[in-house]
Amino acid sequence: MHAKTQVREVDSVGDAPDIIWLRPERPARGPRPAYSRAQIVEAAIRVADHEGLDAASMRRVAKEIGAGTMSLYRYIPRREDLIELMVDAALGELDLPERPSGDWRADLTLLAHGLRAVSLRHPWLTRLPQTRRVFGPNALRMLEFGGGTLDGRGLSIDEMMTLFGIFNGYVDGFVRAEVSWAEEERRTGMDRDQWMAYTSPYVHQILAGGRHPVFSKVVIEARQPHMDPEARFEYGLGLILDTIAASIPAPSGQAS
Amino acid sequence: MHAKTQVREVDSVGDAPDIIWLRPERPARGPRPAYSRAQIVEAAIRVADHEGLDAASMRRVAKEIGAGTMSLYRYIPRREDLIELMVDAALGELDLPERPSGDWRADLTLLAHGLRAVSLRHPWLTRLPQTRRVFGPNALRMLEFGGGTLDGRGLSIDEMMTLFGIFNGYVDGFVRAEVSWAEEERRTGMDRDQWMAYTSPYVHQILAGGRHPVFSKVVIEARQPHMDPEARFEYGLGLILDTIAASIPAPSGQAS
DNA sequence: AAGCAGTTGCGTACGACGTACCCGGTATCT
DNA sequence: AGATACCGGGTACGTCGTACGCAACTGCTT
Repeated sequence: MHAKTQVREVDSVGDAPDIIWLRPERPARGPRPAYSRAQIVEAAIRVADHEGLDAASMRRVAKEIGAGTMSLYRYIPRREDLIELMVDAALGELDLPERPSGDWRADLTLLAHGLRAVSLRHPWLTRLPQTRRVFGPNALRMLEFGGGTLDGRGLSIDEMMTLFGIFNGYVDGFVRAEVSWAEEERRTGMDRDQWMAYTSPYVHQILAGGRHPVFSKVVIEARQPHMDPEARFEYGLGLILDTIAASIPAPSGQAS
Repeated sequence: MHAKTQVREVDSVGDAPDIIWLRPERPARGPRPAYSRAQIVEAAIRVADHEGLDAASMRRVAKEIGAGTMSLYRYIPRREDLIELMVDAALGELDLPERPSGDWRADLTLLAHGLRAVSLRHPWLTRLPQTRRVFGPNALRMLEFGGGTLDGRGLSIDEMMTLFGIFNGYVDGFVRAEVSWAEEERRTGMDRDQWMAYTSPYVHQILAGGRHPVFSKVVIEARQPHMDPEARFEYGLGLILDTIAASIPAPSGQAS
């Protein structure tokens, strides 16, 4: 991120990758570790849930479990890896059946609601700068379940991944918007009403200009009671699933 | 983000908000400023484009324009605001007509390609943790254009914003995936092939387990030549636009 | 013309951050 | 018993955002 952040060099193709999922948790020899990865990750998630991802610093997490700062590095070599573990642990909360049921629409609806629930519990999830990520076991499980719903229906892998990407993008985008109010309130100490009051001089200047009809509509509408988030989520999700339905070749005769 | 990051208190409803878009650029009295916001933002964008958003620190940007670090704070009170200005400046590169043409499908296609082009030029855009954001002039312009394509077609504002959100989510999600390879290469010094080699022990372990058919398909397929990004983008965009089309009530008689 | 209030550029300093390096202690293997 | 490999963690470095204060300068008021 910042600070030193020097990057490991890749010397040759053959050297052992330092991937957290390949690093054994317990050593073959030597003294027994005093802490566990699970314990560390749990503490980090607890802090991040309550005080934001930035608060879950290496120092803070170490303190949380009663360890010295640098001891943490015996378990998790980089903060990046801590975050990776946190993400996968959060995805582990998804309550999914072993395999898709065959009713892809029901399965994706289940997955969507599961993802939304997890993200609401762990708002920092939607705020991660997503990178080239190594899939952990629970991310894999989700991919298999989600991708599996569309597998074997005559779609190419490109099409499947595009559709799954659209699905994920919708869920993520929706939840991100939903979560951002609570997150920003925690971050800035301003709740929604205070924020409205704070920005109102600017907003009114825009409204007074009269050249932003869409913005005006949004603002005016935002002051009125909305469809509740559940219903809005469901509405958009229905559209996305319809899109997917239209892309799946019909099994027997007629095409869509 | 981190460090001190103490948050301004909101004392009362009435105190003047410190919103960058309301802060006048030039003072009424006193010596004339030596630099300009535009110059600062341009330097910040240049650095972020080449070395990533983190490299565009206050110190670095100040050095870039030949100013002392703290001088920057006379122009831009917080780094958060610098980023806000950068985003809006980038959106300013969107080449959009004054108002939608009436052909919403053509207009949204234009907007989608514009957004993709801008994001490819400024990869840090897709990597921003999005927050409760104050819309700058160019963000407003985009909102008006994009929202305007769907306005007056019998949709509620909730529906319009859901559809526009789906549209934005798709474009953003696609470009994010597209850009992440280049960004990660800059960040880690590993190109795509090196990354593949680096992770291959882990990937092979998963493949060998034989319990991840979807992942296996993706990996195997990823080694073969793909549809080019343009075509994939266009394919998904078509689906999204179809979704929107299906949601727009028919103007005369029959419904969708 | 003189004074003063407001604004400039900017140096210093503080408290956070990630983490490299090093050390003394401990558990296991030979 | 000695060697080996790993443990916990203290110290230190370079980075960050930014609060504070100060001298110089500008433009308005008298």
